[in-house]
Amino acid sequence: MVGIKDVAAVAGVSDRTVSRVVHNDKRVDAATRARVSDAIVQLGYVPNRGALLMRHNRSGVIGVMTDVVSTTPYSTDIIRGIQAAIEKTDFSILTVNTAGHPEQARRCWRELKGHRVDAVIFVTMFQRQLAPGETDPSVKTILVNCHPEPGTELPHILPDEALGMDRAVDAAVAAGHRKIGYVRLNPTIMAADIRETALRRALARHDLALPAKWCLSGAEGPIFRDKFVAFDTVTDLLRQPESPSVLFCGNDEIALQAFSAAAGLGLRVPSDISLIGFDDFTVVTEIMRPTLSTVALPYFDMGRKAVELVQELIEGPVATLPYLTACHYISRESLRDMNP
Amino acid sequence: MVGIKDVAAVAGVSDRTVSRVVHNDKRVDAATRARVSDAIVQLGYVPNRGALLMRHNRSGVIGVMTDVVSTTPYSTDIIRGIQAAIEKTDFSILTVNTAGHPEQARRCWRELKGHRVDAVIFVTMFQRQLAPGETDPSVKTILVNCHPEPGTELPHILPDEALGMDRAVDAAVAAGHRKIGYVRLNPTIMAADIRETALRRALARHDLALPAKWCLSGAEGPIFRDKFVAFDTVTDLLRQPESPSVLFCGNDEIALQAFSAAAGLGLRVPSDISLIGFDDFTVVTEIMRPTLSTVALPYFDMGRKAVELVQELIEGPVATLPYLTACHYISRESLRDMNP
DNA sequence: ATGAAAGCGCTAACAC
DNA sequence: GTGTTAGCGCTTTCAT
Repeated sequence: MVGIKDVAAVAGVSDRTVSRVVHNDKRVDAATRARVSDAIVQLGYVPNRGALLMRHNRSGVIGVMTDVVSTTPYSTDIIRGIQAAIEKTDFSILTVNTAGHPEQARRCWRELKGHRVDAVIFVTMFQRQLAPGETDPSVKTILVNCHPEPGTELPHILPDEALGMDRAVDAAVAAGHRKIGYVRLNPTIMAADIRETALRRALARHDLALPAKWCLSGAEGPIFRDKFVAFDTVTDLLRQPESPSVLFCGNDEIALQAFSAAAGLGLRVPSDISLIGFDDFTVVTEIMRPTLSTVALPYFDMGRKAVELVQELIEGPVATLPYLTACHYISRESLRDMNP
Repeated sequence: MVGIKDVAAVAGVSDRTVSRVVHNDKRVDAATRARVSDAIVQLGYVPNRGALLMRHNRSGVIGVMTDVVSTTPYSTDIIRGIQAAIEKTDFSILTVNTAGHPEQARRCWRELKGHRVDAVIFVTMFQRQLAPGETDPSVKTILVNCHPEPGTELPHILPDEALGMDRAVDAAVAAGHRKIGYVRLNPTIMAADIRETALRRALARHDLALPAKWCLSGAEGPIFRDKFVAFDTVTDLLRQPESPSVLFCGNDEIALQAFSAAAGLGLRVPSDISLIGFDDFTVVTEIMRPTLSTVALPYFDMGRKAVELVQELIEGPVATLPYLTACHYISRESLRDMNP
């Protein structure tokens, strides 16, 4: 690899002068600067970050640590948001994966520390609380989609799912719906509780309730080996003499199964039954017909926010708050307007 | 950050001895080794990769360059495959994104060179040929999902889509299907041509043909702003007095639209019409009911293969071939067995 | 405006 | 079995 001395030799100056040109130091003659710049371009010189790291103890690298290489591409938009934002900075991204194993997590921290990352963005697939030892107190860290481990304070970025649910319920009620059902997420994941509670609160605000018989299971089983049962439970429900006019679904996959269940019975969405999803997984929501009204998880924004916070954190301390990111209701075709 | 000298001081030895312990050099007394190891753990010492890079001109970092931060998570499994494989090595991954812009691509190469990456894995979202200047001849590179730019030879990893199509057609014919239709991909993407040609060849092998009236458009418009029209075209087709018994779809999204079209007409899959997708986008294929029979793109395997090749490439030259990765037909519920 | 020397963290080569 | 010296690519400090 070509180094600063090669450039210096070609330009006929000292290495120090090349360094000055590279860093736009004013105190260098215009003619010299031109000669050096030419040499840099000609040789394709790029400063060695390893050497820079040794000089000023800043690597210019941010570690991105994820917990699971999941088989489903749920929260990859967080990564996309991070990448999109990082491109506008001078930082680079080193990605590591804990695979959910504490031991692997320790290896990851070692790897990141070896590269002397300036800070770490820790991203989890599903919203959850971190276990002791998952983070490293010696490294500046921003959490995304998760809560700090007990006894620890760390800035963390979360989706405001309750807000999103409020908006979805408002939309359904405004469209004239009063008979409301829900197809739950797998209870083993944290979002299951968050969303169901949010739905009940939002309904209560409109003096509406969720009848037990219209609150169905959508997915079951151990995490990552869970089975979707929404097709079966919704099929049963839709065979009853009386059923809800709209079905809120724990996520878009459950909504797709609900749609399949309706189709299997020869029913139409939304004329026979309305559907509202959650997540805004666009490969489902924008492609199925009718398109699916849903609550979008602001993953991309959360990734961007993480980059913003991480830069502040590198400069100095940052408040160790939960930073809530708004969830928006996306109105599409699967919610019928019941108003006359 | 704690350095090798801090460890040496605590252990009461020279820095060189610490280095020997870190690298498992045999020529060090057991007692000394124990003392040094203790000091390392106690201080949480991790060797500085920047310093290592300067010593042996090997960064232990592999650059992963992608072209597009797409809004759809298509080929992210390639990245997952890369990550899963890299974890078993001593390499780290630095990710950069060209966003499809040649200028941004040049910035990315600079960034990777600055970190003195040992090699680069260049991944494209859609199969395509690279444009001049997208790669950098001074950096060892493996291509994934794309072909080298004209006049350049580079090892590249591709999915064997023709093989996958053969297998899908074999399955459909074995299930007794003779009336076969096709819903095309957006013709602006390379896979559109590859898949349609592969389908026609595979059918010809069984003395079957694809009637023009059963060959529909599935998506149209400029790339990344394309519109899916499969819902409309399939709806039209299914209203005809005679229609195919099975519809091959350019990808799983198109298949989801075909399913929606059938549902909209009150038809059942697969009893009224069979469907075969492409890609194996599991959020669709495993969730919709019936589950979708499809051809899986071996993205995960391709990522793994890339890591294997990149390691060989770092050691020495690698044949600049296209490395084809097999596509498998995934049999699920959407193909009806027509045999008596 | 430019250069020389010293040192960042680490190890190869050579002592002892 | 262990320590010393020198130098990797670069910048800081101090000359010139």
